[in-house]
This record gives sequence, structure tokens and C-alpha cells, in this order.
Amino acid sequence: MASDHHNHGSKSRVSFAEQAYIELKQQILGNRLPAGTQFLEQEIAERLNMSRTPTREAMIRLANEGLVEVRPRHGMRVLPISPQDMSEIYQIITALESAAAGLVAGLGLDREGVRSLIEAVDKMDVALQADDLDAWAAADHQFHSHLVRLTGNQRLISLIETYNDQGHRVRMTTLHMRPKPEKSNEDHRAVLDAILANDPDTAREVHRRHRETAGKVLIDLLHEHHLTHM
Amino acid sequence: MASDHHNHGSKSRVSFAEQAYIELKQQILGNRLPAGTQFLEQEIAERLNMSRTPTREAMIRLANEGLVEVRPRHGMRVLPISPQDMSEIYQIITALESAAAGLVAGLGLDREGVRSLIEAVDKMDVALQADDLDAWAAADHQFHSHLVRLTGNQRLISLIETYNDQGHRVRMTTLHMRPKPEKSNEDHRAVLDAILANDPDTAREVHRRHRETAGKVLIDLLHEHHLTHM
DNA sequence: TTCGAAAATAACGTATACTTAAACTTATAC
DNA sequence: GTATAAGTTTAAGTATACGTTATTTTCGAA
Repeated sequence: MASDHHNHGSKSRVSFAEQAYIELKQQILGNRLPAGTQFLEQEIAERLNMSRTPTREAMIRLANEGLVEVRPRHGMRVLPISPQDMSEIYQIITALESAAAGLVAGLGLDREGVRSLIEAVDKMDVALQADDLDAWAAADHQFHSHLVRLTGNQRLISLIETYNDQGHRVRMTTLHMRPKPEKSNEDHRAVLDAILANDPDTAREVHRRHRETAGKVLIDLLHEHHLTHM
Repeated sequence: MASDHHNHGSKSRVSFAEQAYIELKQQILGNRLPAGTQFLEQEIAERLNMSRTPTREAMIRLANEGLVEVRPRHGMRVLPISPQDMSEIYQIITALESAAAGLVAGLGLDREGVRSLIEAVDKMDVALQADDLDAWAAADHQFHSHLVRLTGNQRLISLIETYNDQGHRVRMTTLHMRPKPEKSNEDHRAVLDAILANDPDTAREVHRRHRETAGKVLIDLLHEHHLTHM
């Protein structure tokens, strides 16, 4: 049983339910619990060294986010992502992020205000030059993440995070199959320019097309490589 | 205690947790549990004639949707919606629905395919002529709801539903304070035309501006009428 | 062997019991 | 009278117990 129920020492205020949620989510996103795997409540509870109660609560949250499915007598199943799912997810990300770009462009920020974005695109260029795709992916994520945060819309921020998480597994596996993301870097600069020019329409439109294209590429790859479910 | 634990007669397959979720959500959206009200788990459980376990599970889902907040020793609190919250919510609805309009316009539907939308705008016109605002609101909802459903994107559908629910209380209370929604009917027709013309850019743009304006009106009303929290 | 019915199993939904610690009360010192 | 400390209460978090029922297995008949 949970080795440290009454947490000596550290003031760990994290409930078991929260721990379970975090742990399971990490394992799913990190592909340590691959799509399709099933576990009974009891089994998960044992894996996590706790009782079924907090386990169930974590499962409910994961199911709400669309990461798992809970079928009454078959336990919790990690949901595979079909090309169709990916398409749905990218339509949502596209809608939300392009809106975010427009909102940020309407804020009248100066170069200082968008420093995190400038740093991100710079890093993307460096990484691309160095052929370091992992660094590129990190910088890319930094750009998207900071762009959304600049809106200040908390709901928007957490929504986009949720849907980006969903695509994470797929993006990572396909990272090295994709053509060099030169166009992607151009797109980001264009969005950045539009934001600095205070031009929401352009920012929105450029970002929308950027995500739309990226989504298509990803979905085509899923089909081509017979990664029909992952 | 739950009068019908082993459900004789009817094949009621609805779990208590699900019942609790539905019941609480209806009471919140219907303003029977007004914003700001707090209840301890025990109290909710008693109100619903069940134990704390399914009650907690329902609360988790409601908290995930942003309808309530659960603070460790103060129970569940129905969240008030400030103008700031409303602004966040409308930014999201605007982003998602305008994307939906664009997607539907890309489907190449004919008049038969968008019949539900045509019926809805017709009803809106009739209701406006008859000065029946409640009927108008119902038709308006029908239009938005069917528009989104036509995309076939299940995730998008349920997301938009969630955020529309959040604005529901506010829209209803302000319904009779708003100017006659003549412009709104025009907007809907314009979106419909763009869909029939297979013009995603126009559909998206018109719908975006429509929701953007509606959102502004609503938020201004919240401020003016000192409905700063509801 | 195959099918179907009956029995056995066990997973889930729910209730309840237990534990911890936050919030409130009381008491005591200054 | 205020402030602090000790004691009390109680809500939430977790574990466990229990009943129901879906699933699986067993077993007999065709």
C-alpha cells in the first residue's frame, strides 16, 4: 500500500487521485502505455499502489479528456488514434490556435512583448540548420505554447494543451518521416510579423493555413505508413 | 437511500454517478442552483438520495467542464461567470464555430444537405416577425447546433456544446435586454449562402464576425447591468 | 463435436468505515 | 480584550465491504 500515506517530511499535498491522473497520463503520452492496452481497475490500482477509489477518479478525468475509454467490464483502454481522430483533433487545434494568433495580434505588443516568440523562432532556425529535429520540435512547441499563453485566455490555454497532448504521440513518431520543416519556420516568422504589425486577420489566416497543412501532412503519413491506429 | 437500487421493472441502465451528473448539470444550467451556492459532498449526496461515492464522481466531471469548483473543505461551489469569463468563453465559441462554418462550406452540400439550417433561419425570421424572442432563441440555437453537427467532427460537436452550455444562463437572462436581433438573422443567411456557394473563407469570416459581435454585446450588457457575476 | 443452459466467477457500482488534517472552539496567558 | 495554544469537530480522501450482473466456464444433450 502507498508507501507514504501520511507523507512524512515533504509537505506533499498531492492526493492519490491526482498522482494517479498525472502518472497515467504521462505513461500514456510517453507511449509506455501504448494505444490499445487494457487494464482492469484493480490492476491499475495495484500498479499504482492504491485502492480503486482514487484510481477510478483519475480514470474519469482521463476519459473526459479522450485519452482512454472505460467500458464497464473490460476496464480502461488506452484509445488508439486513427487518421480520422487525428483529423478531428487537428481541426480543433487549427481553429483554436489561429484564433489565438489573431487575438495576440490585436494586443498591440512590441518586440519585447513577444520576446518568447522571437526566441522560439530563432531556436527553430538554429535547430534546422544543425539538423537537430528534436531540438526543432522542442522550439516549435515553445512557439505554439507561448503564442497561446499570450492571449491570457486560461480556458483557451488549457483546451489547446489538451488537444496538443492528444497529437503528441503521433507527432513524435512521425517526426523523422516528415520533410525538413523549412516552410514551417517561414510560417512562424510570418505569424510573428503579422502580430508585430498588429494585423489580426493576417496572423489568423497564416496560422490557420500553417496548421491545416501540418495536419494534412501528418494524416497522410498515418495512412502511408499503415500507422492506421496508434 | 436510493429508492430503487436494483431497478425493478424498467431496465434503467443509468448509474447513480451518471444520474447525479445529469441532475446537477440541469439544475446549474437552469439556474436552480445559482452561481455562488455551495454544498458539501454529504449534502449533495443527501439531496440526490445516494452515497458520496457517485456524487464525487459527478462533481469531478462538472469541475472538469468548468461549471463548478471543488475546494477541499468547502464543498462544491457553482462558479459565477464574470464578464472576463464570458469573454474567454466567447473567444472559444467564436473560434470553434467559425471553423465549423468553414468546414461545412467545404463539404459541397446542396440545399437538401443543409435543410436543417434553412429551416432554422426560416424559423428565426418568423419568430422575429412575431416578436417571439423565446422562439427566436430556440431557432437560433437550432441553427448553431445543426451547423456544428454537419461537420461530423464529434470532438468539435461536444466541445462547442460544453461552452455553449456555459453561456446559456447569461444568454437567457439577457435575452430581453438585447436589441432586436435583425442583424443576427442576416448573418445566419449570409453564412448559409456562403455554405451553398462552397465558399469556406466567407463562411468562416462571416460567422466569426457574427459571434464576435454577439459576444461583445453580451459582455457589455453584463457590465452595464451590473451583472458582474452570475 | 457443437450448441445451449445453468452454474461459477469476478469486475464494477455503490455504500460504508476509517484516517487525517483543516477549521472552529475553548481556554489560558498576558 | 487580544493573542496564542490546546482541544474538538468534521469534511474530505482513501480503503474496504458488499450486492448485482456481465462474462466465462462447465456440463449435458443433440
